Amino acid sequence: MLRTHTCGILRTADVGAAVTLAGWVDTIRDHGGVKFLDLRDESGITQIVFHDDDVLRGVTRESVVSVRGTVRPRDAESVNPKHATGEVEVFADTLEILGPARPMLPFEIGESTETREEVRLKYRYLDLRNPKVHANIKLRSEIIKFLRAEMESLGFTEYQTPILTASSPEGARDFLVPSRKHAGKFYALPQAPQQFKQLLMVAGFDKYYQIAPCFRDEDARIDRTPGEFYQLDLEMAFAEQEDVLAVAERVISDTFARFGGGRSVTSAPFPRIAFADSLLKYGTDKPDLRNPLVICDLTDFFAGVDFPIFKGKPVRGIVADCSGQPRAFFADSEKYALSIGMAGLGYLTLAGDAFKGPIEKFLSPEQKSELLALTGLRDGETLFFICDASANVNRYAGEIRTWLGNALGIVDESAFAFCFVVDFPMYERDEDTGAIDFTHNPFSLPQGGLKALQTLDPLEIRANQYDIVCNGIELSSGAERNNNPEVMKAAFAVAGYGEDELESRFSALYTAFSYGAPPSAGMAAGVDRIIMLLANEERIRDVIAFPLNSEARDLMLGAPSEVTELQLRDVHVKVR
RNA sequence: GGCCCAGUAGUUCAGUUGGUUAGAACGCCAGCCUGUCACGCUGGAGGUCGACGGUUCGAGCCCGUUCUGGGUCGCCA
Repeated sequence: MLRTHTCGILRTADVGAAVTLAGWVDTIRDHGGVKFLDLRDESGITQIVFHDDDVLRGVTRESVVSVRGTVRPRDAESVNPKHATGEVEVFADTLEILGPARPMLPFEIGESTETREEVRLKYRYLDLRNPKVHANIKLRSEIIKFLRAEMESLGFTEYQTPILTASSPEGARDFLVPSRKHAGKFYALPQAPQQFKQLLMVAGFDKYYQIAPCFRDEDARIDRTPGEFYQLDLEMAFAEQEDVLAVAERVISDTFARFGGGRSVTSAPFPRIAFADSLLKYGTDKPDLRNPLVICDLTDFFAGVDFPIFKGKPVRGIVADCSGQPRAFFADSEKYALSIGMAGLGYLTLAGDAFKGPIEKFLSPEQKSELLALTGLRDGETLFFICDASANVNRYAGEIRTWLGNALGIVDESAFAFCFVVDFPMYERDEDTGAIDFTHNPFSLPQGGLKALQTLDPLEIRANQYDIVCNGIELSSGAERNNNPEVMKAAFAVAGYGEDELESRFSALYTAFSYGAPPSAGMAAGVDRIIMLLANEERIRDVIAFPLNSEARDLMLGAPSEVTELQLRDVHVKVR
């Protein structure tokens, strides 16, 4: 038998038992006449004692060994409270090396997270021995298991959809797979199972979900893996926005309560924030609600103030309690404003019933009391002014809000703050070409349906489309689907696509919808990001067993790699 | 594709104004040690300073090119 027990399980109740343990050599402490070996596996560490001088000769750290011996109690003063097995040790009879390790490791296992990522990823199997890194991957598995159980308990069924599929003209760059049997033709890896899940709805499957691999050939970010990632993808027939949000609230809050390590979780119902309100109040469509600061609109107010710098431009205000801050705080805030491209950062402080600040002299007494009413500014608080072109003002206000929240230390780091951002615009204007195009998903249902498409300014049309945001990170997005071919035609027409184009680009879906499609709604949540938040990691690669690096390379296996001339000929590909 | 940052021992880093033989810690090797638990002590090995080119009497250090890695903008319906 290779082992009778794992390395984390022996207790005083086992004293006297003859045991065989197997695992990795964590450390060896050689005291001459007595030697200690910490044996490690996934379950923990057990101390092994040797009195024989020769048994450990040639045994290196991180080798895999099997040890036979007897469980002994430890003296009170030699108990090690750091390990669950610390009250006992194994007095060894024999040791067998099952898998020797080279004497020089590329890095210390326990310090692998301090090692540069290039080396970690090249020897990822060693990095993953680090209990901290190991725990993240185990946590990932636990979370995914939990998500599946939640979805099943809500009546959803998991279905697989193809990995080799057709290239889609919309969205991100596709990963292409050349066909051997069809010269010059290519499969694509799915960017998302979007079309398939809607086709499952047409096929009468009522509640679909999938822990779905998605592939997009786009560049990495610290919270975005290049190449591939997983989504908790779901779709419900005969469902509207609120039905999906109810499922999301349930699954997300259960998951974060279960794995959040005691951090507070927004209780359902999560706040619903309209896209336009979010831009105004938080300066972004991904608001971090841990930050209590809120932006207000002072554009109309300053239209009536004889202050040339703000006159006729959009102005935002943020009230923050900066009392007790040193003078350098305000200098730093201005420095930050300049560093992000703002022309400056004005502010007024209310002291008693007097305003202090350079803008004060431009305000009449009536305007001052109007400003108090508008902003809720109270004694001792400071009102910051953000003014810029309309293309920038919200973003700048959002960045100042974030800076103030962090600098004042008023962001609740122990919270998971959720909200739904709803009412996304259906269309946007391309800054370069001036053309109208879909903001997000072309299959979303426009609010107001056909009539809105025919009568409203396209930029005014909103979609029943929604995001889940947690701590300023977009966790998922979803929408009510447009299941009506006539409305679909009209929606594509607004973006300048003719019926022929719709039919050629999304032929299957368009045709399927003409054979009886139920109304449906769904969403897709980023599994890797959920795990990243719950594991309290800043980098998404820390919650993936074998991630590609930021340049989309696999440093361990060497992907992408060159292939043989024969392989290329098989798939009819010629490399330039 | 643009921009920013980094690259010195196996690892993490220091290296002054350009000046003798490039250092430290951990790891590794050898020796000593019967109760440690990140054991301790003594000694030792280990370097194409990412690469190429340039400036200079002299380059780890200055300049140029390039490679690798990290971040970011673009991109991510």
